[in-house]
Amino acid sequence: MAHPQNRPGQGRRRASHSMESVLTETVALLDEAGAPALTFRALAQRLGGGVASIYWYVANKDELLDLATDHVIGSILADIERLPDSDDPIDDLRAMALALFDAIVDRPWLGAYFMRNTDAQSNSLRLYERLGRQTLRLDLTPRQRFHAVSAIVGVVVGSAVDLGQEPPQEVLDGAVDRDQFLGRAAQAWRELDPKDYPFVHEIIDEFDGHDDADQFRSALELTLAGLRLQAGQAGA
Amino acid sequence: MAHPQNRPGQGRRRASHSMESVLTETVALLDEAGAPALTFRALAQRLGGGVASIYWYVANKDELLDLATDHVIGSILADIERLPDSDDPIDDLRAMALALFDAIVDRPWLGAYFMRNTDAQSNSLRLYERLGRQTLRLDLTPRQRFHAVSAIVGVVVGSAVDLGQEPPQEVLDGAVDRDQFLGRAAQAWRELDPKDYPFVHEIIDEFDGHDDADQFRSALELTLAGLRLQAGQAGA
DNA sequence: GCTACGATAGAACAACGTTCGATGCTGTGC
DNA sequence: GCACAGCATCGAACGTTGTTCTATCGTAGC
Repeated sequence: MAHPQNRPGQGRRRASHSMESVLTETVALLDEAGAPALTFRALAQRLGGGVASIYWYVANKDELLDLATDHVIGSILADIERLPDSDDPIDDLRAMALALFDAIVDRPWLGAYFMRNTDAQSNSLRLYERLGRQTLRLDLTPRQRFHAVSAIVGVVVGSAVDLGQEPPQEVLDGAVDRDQFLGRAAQAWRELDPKDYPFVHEIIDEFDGHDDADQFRSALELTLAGLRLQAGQAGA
Repeated sequence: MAHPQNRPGQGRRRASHSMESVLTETVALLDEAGAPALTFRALAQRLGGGVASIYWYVANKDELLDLATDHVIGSILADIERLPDSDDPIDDLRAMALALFDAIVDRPWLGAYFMRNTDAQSNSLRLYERLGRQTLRLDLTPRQRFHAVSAIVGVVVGSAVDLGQEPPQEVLDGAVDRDQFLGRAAQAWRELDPKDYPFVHEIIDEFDGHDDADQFRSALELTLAGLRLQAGQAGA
């Protein structure tokens, strides 16, 4: 697909890319500075080329994001395919979901684009297949299997969206870090009237200094417990 | 907060708005044509005023979206507060989650901005409180309560994100409707090798012509079943 | 009537995605 | 060796967006 082999040296004027390098630099840009930093001009500068050149590889920005997303999902998929099957398909589902979540923690921008377009994202489909295959080992109807995988993906996406929120400017500036920011929100909650907000006060200490991973694991555990019940399995 | 009472008549040149009218028209614009249609120029035209005037009411577009989101969540909250408490807190949680989901089906753009910023979105916090209050009726630790509400909100958001995806251009044009579009994707899946994609083939008929509401209800049911188990309740 | 200020608006700015047209590079047929 | 074709590149320009600047209008209080 991409003919021009990279010959970097010799102080050339014209840059020569490849689909691979475009996607690699796109992901690097997203990793380093988040989604708003991904502009065609910034990407072109990184690639040492012109803006319009990128359009030779992708039709538009949506496609660029789809391909970049699929690119990293490819490596996540490789990790997941490396996981060995255990006796318990639900344990395997948990392990896969956790691997997925960990990858999104490393790349918060993924949350927004994850599983957006299964046409351009063939690795997403492979991942979906891989998750679903575990449900084939459970005693369920096809419809239940379909819904089970949707539910698990939904839990991951639901948590990922939380993580993917662009933090306010003051956090990006480094003036305050994420914990301080959340702590400040917690403080505002504490000042609410306990009569009007009994639940908020009940959980305020849990919210303050909470761990996103714990939160995700708990949500996942509820879904998996429900699934285990549905499959008529007694317990682990 | 907003002094100028609307006196619409008399062929005036200068428009006079109010926070209320700005948010109402913002929501109307979002409802009619989705998030990409919301521009300051389009909004100003609807309001019969100038672009810069909007900046007297909101600091920037993010705040406009936060306030508009909170505005509609206010009416959702009113619906939810109207729901009577039953014997079973989990039944009540289900009813509230379903009401929430229905509202997002009507306004797919909500999914993207839902519960983004609890500072500017005071109704979101009230909604969160309302959900959590049901968990106070269950035998759980504060941490479990916190995670339970997060999980339920996560399921809603996870499903909402699916719904909130801007459909491809051909669907917006009306050339093909959403069912046809999904049916075409299903057809592509059918052509995959069943050896490589056993799960996809297992559930392809379920996917084709599936109902989003069913999908959401199933995911919610798994979480609620897990929660019931955790609370040590025998069953409904 | 004058003034202070709440509220409005047009014009301009910078940044973005995208398109256009021209230009360079490289392998192929003679 | 040379022209040609087409792949790949790039600078400049276009239209649209969020946002800011500055000037202006209208009304409440002296």
